[in-house]
Amino acid sequence: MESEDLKKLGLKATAPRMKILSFLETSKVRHMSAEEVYKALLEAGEDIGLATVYRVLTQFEAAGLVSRHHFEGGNSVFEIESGKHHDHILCVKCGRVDEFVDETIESRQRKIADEKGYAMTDHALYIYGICSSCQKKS
Amino acid sequence: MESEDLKKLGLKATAPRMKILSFLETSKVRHMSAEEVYKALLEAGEDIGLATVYRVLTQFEAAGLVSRHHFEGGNSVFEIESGKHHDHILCVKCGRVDEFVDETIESRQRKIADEKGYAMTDHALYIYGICSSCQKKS
DNA sequence: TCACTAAATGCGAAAGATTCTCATTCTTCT
DNA sequence: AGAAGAATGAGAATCTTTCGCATTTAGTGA
Ligand SMILES: [Mn+2]
Ligand SMILES: [Mn+2]
Ligand SMILES: [Zn+2]
Ligand SMILES: [Zn+2]
Repeated sequence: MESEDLKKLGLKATAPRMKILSFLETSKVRHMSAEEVYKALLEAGEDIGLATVYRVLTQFEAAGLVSRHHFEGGNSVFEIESGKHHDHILCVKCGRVDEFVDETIESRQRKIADEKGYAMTDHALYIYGICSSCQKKS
Repeated sequence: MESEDLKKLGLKATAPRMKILSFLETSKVRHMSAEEVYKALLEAGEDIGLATVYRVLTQFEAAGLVSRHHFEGGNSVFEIESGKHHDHILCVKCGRVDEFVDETIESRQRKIADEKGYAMTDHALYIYGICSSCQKKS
């Protein structure tokens, strides 16, 4: 019963929230815009408004259930929180997204924040390029 | 005569372009949104439309004269190209922006792209935190 | 210097993403 | 089951950026 999970976070276990959460947990695609989540739920026969999708994703973000990314291209992209921090490398041709962790980069970032006198709260690293399969095509 | 600079880039030396370019070159603030550039020019008595500011900044970006960043908060931020690649660390309280270069991070990024099979085209690294002066206030 | 042509500009309309408003519908608690 | 407050859905509103088009301007050659 995952409705308890939501309650622990101070969120009422409403149908839209449960549907969105379980959709994110089971989707094969990890990184999705609010619009994509909305459309996927529509096609699955769920009747949840776009505004609700935005609201719920924002609440989930505040609760630490999902994280939000600002990839190039304007709109926010969400993914269910895996617990492990990671950064992203994206294909500018096909939109493919891969994840990576690099402890050297992480510690360098902490060092830079320190040197500049900042108390670091967050960071975002996006590498853009052409993935191997798109390289073959061109 | 900087109008020659624009012509070399294949851009007609129009009044709006010259005004925007010299404003960017002389502004004490390095990182500005299109709206901010537009308003600053208005206050300086220049009569340039917002659409033109957007168009010109986009053209300057294509010509390599300015670079565009997507800091958190939705809108694009522009800065005049300094020639030296650098990344950014931003204060989430006051909006202050500092720049840095870290060759270790740069080479690690190239390595990651390589390992993942990507032909890297670009990358963006943003560190967010609270700057020293904002830390004192709270 | 003058005139021509293509390119650039300004304005308002339009588009895309996200948030807001508010009447209606649920959840939770008793 | 009933009450009170929170959440939802639909569309309006907002914000940023781009478009469309009539008008102006820069660049070129006579
Ligand atoms: Mn991810
Ligand atoms: Mn910069
Ligand atoms: Zn690709
Ligand atoms: Zn600050």
